Amino acid sequence: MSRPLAHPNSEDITVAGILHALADPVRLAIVSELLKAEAGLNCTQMTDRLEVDMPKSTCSQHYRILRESGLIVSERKGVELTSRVRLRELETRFPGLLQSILKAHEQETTKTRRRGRGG
Amino acid sequence: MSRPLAHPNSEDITVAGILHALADPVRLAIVSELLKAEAGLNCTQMTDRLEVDMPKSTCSQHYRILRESGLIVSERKGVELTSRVRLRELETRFPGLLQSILKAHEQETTKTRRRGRGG
DNA sequence: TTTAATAGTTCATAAATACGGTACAACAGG
DNA sequence: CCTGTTGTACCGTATTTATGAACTATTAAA
Repeated sequence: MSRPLAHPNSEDITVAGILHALADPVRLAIVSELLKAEAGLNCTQMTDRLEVDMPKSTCSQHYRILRESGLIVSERKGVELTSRVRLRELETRFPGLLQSILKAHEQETTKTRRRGRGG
Repeated sequence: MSRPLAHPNSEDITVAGILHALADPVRLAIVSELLKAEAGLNCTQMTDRLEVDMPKSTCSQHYRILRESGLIVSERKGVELTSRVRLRELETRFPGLLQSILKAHEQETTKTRRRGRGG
């Protein structure tokens, strides 16, 4: 698979697709992490960062859903597949959407952390 | 048996829950319609407005998911169950979130309907 | 080239979830 | 009581999701 990774065009990105992709807590966390790492992260790095016991196949599926929803773009770098958020395109297509969702997620995370998840 | 319709407290509303609820096109449309009707709408009215052939049980299920996610509040009025969006609470809990999602939804809907401009 | 190691995808299957039909409950009017 | 209206509960079917095993793709070493 040298490259046929399916990335939708900006115009084909849908709200429902984005919401569905981000409706999963793990995927929401993935996108949140990706935003902190501008260089992008591959599955292995992501699994490590999230500190969850996630099988490779599951991470791959999550990435695929995020990719097909148009949220991330994946690029092969040697053996690895580095992904990052399609920030500019998303902002152009649906201004403020991703920002609001991630902001809300951070709020939520912050509140949760205060009760014993010091990390 | 008047069941005490389960409404989560503001603090228990989650981003993932909201996104999951709104990830369904029908539910997104329902919320969009509810926002236009401040007095609230019951299932029958909603089915009529959306002009979709939706069974009662399906509409009821959609309402339940929206209710349990904290997006709407349902109130008994005789035989009917009128629901409306928990606008203020949602705005307090996750400022701008619902607004952005609905705005994106409107953009998408508008774009789909026409191809350039006009009305 | 072969062999090994690393990173990720695809397949098969089981579990979870959603949709919609049917039966039923709650209320209003008679 | 009965009848009509509105919504819910339950269940069968269909779709979706999670994940281990096997497979592909790339790099390195010999």
